[in-house]
Amino acid sequence: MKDGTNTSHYMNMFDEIQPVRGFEGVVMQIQEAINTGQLKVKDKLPSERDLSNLFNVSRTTIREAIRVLEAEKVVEVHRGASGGIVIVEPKPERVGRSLEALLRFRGATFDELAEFRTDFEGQTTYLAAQRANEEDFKDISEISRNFSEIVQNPNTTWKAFVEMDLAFHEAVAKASHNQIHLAILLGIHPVLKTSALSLEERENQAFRIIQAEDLENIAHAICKRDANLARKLMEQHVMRNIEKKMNQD
Amino acid sequence: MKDGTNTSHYMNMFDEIQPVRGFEGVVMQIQEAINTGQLKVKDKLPSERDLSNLFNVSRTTIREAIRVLEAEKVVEVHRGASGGIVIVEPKPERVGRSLEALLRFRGATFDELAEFRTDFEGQTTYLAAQRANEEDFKDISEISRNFSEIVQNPNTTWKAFVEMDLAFHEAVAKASHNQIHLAILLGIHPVLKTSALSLEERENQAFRIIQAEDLENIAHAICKRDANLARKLMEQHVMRNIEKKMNQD
DNA sequence: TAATGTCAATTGGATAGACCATTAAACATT
DNA sequence: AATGTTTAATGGTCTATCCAATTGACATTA
Repeated sequence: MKDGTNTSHYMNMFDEIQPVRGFEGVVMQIQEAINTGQLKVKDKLPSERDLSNLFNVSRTTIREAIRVLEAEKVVEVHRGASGGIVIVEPKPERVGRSLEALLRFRGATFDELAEFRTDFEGQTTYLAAQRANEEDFKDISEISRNFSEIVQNPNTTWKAFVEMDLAFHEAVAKASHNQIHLAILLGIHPVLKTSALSLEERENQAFRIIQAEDLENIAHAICKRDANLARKLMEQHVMRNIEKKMNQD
Repeated sequence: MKDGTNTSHYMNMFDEIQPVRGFEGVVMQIQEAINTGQLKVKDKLPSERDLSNLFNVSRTTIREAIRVLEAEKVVEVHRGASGGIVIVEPKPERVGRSLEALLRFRGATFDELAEFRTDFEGQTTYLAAQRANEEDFKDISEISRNFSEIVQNPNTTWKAFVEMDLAFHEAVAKASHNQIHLAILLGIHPVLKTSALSLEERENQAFRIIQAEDLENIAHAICKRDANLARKLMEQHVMRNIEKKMNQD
């Protein structure tokens, strides 16, 4: 409104024109077919060439539509004979990725993330202790054991140490049997990893051993189904990480 | 393993070959440039034709890459002269959209979301009570007052009621002065809103009055900086919402 | 007969080159 | 000063062709 013309009367009268591009039409129709149940998970779409005939658009347009659906994790694409385009079921990772982008952009500080994690992972662990099944126990125990082992080895890299730690947290989140908790954890992990790897490795064997003991104790509490203890131990474990970061600065 | 050949020994030895398609390479390079800060929000990418020269691929390939970035809400595309491809900032809605997909396909349930919220919003409120500044107090009190007022009016729509409630939660999250808490809350709000609006309005004045009292009490506890009380009240408030949802079903 | 090799058909991946549609800015007209 | 007109840049789409991966049918061989 550079010229000061007042057009505000028209605010609720007209809608902006939003030209629908060809591939968008295709995306919408396929999405709609999924939402109305005409297409179900694991169904295979016709080949790109057939789709271009069905929709009466070029293969280029179909391909752009498929790229969108693929990026939205609605379909998977397989090459070769009897390959094709298949409807897939939504995964928690999708939530995680968008959360990751949001955190990166908003420039969340390490402190904020740690603060959030302390309570969040405490609660996740609390739920895990109540709901973990045999398989969860097995996974958690195994990672904990491996962790203790690699910590003994002074040649273990900082990266391997960090990755094993994160794997433990993911196993616990999985054991919480709450997809939201798992999705959020997966979202913050890439950010944590970047942050943790930026720390100088300080050959601090003592620190590593304490961490290993932490995980062992947490694993034990979960297996004993002592939810309150598990929560408390996880909170302590996460806070110990924070202190390490603080000392570094 | 149709023929019964046991290949499980190789589980952790080899990685699957994942052929990187041309457009994926382009997507990754652009994403990387954004993550490392070489490209910032509002920056404009070269035109499709220029990009195809830069990456030494066809324009088709560039376009498929752009479709992916567009679907991921990383860029926006504008037609016409001085149009082009610009980097946009991640929006919380993106988290909400993927959450919605997760819920819609029963990968996650509303119960799981509610379970997460109870603890999460409790903790958010706890932090808010400790850190809210004068402006936060003002916002929270004002929304709480408005809420109580509109509740008195029997003509208030269910939609207005829901929106005011969500606004309160956002104000509290803002007062927590933790970006992570705020980002996650903003992410789940669209889902909550859709869910809440799908409930039949049942002219339940009593329910509305209880909700209004909840918010008043929470606001009061925050202003008094009684963090533990504030947390407890918010947990109760969130759980009351869950019960309403349950009764409905 | 069972493993292995070969070949053809199918399907997605990528290219080149052309043309259309939209848009903003420069320019011309009234 | 307001309004039309032209132009150039940029995304949107199409056609036609070839490459690459993958499967299944068939042939070969030990």
